[in-house]
Amino acid sequence: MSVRVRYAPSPTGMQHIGGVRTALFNYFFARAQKGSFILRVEDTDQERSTPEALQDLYDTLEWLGVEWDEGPLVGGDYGPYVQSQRFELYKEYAEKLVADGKAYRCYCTSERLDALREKQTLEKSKQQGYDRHCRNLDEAERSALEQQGLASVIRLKVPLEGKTTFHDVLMGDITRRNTDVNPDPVLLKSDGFPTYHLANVIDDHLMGITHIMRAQEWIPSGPLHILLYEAFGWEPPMYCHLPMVMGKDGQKLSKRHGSTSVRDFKAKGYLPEALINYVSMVGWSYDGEREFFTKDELCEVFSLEKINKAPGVFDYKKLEWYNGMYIRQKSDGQLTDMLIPYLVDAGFVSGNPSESETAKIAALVPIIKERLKVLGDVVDMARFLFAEIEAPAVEDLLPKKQDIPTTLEVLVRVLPILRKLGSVGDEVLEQELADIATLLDIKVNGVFMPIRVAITGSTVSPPLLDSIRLLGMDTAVARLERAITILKNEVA
RNA sequence: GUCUCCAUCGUCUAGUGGUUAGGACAUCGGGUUUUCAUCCCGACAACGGGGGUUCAAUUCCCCCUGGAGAUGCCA
Repeated sequence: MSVRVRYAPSPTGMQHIGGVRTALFNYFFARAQKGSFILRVEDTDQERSTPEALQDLYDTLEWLGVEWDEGPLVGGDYGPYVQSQRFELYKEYAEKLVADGKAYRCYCTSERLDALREKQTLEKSKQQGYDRHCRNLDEAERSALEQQGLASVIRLKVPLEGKTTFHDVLMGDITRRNTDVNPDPVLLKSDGFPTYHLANVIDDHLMGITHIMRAQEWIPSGPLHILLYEAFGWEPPMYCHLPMVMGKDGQKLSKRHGSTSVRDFKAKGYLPEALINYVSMVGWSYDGEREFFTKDELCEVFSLEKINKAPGVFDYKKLEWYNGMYIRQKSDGQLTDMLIPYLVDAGFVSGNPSESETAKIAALVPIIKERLKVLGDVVDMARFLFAEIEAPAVEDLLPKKQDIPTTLEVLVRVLPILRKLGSVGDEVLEQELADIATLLDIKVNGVFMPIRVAITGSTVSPPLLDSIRLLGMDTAVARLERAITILKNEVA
């Protein structure tokens, strides 16, 4: 039988690292097994589901290059793939369970349930959760409540004794006493929508899902799902619970750990290749040595056995490292195209860059390429080229252990030399600049640094002569003269 | 509280009943270099604790501890 797996997110927020990791593992597994990868939208929470979140799901998967074989937008033989469009289906199956005596109607109000829960926590009651109040209503009581027109939900009759076991590919057998399973969870809500448990089981069965790969946070509801399969008389699929992705503090990764939405990573200038590669190495590894994989390679070599059981901490630093590596793999032309939007955003170039602007950026790319961790870094690195810089402070112009008069003399001597830029080779200029250092008995850095600060406004910049060339001689000279004036005022 | 899962350097991980416990990121040194970055070289750094089983346990079993997750008309 061919493998069928699914990624089934609920569109209640932006796609985040954890979700994407689950999507990726399902996708890789499907491809490696020559099976099908199905996308299903679990929008049964009418309160929290939003069109924006749904769009973000599509955008994210598209950006990552993850294509689904069946699902919304592409269709398939088991549709519809959006749960809100399967509304009637769940109702029928829930009713069937009631008719079979496997489930029952519950008329308890949320007020009563809230009070109950509060009381239980307060009393530290051994019994936590629903008290099965409506489970044993007799016909008379039931019809009386119906007469009142009370809204009802449908709850599963969880067996009062026995144990339920499910098998996990990674974890082995996991067993829970039925008394420890949720006491009669809601299957069908009062608005007629199914809960996750119901919809998930029905759809996985109807869609012929063979393997369920989902985060470990679902382990506790594994037995409950088995109970549901049993109630319907269906064969459960294989389970494979994926280790969770944690923040630095060891807690489930969330917004307070920084950006977690894929959309944020994209905006900052992370490459999909890097994100895919890094995220895949959290909770999975090939052999512990090899660490660079393209998406296609992962589609080849991915296997369940290599998945780790322990949760992993998301390391932003390592992602950055991967990203830098992938940036450096790009050709200058590709990188130029990728960088332009950031410069446009910063207001450095026009929305539709002119030929000269594009040429300037193209010349900039090779000298900043190996300095970029994320594409967005280009903004700070290129600022001196596209924007006015503040007049540098005196102390910034002075290299370590170098006084004002010396530095002033350096800059004065430098000016005529730099004017020759372009008419003589860079090596010649570099030699002449170094000669100044020898002459004044200072370090070479004592010559280069003040020029750098005068021209770029920073002690950190791309190589000096390249920077000046890009800036243009007029601006460079003006900035140098301004620095000279600043120093002169100090001496006077 | 109860239930379930997990446990190798700071982090991601490889690994085996007998290994100098390997790699990567990070960190720290050094080299290249006009700064930064890249690149190269090097260093630091781990089997949570206690019992077993065994000639031998990081590896197999049990307990403890620690961490996480679940306990909703959210998924």
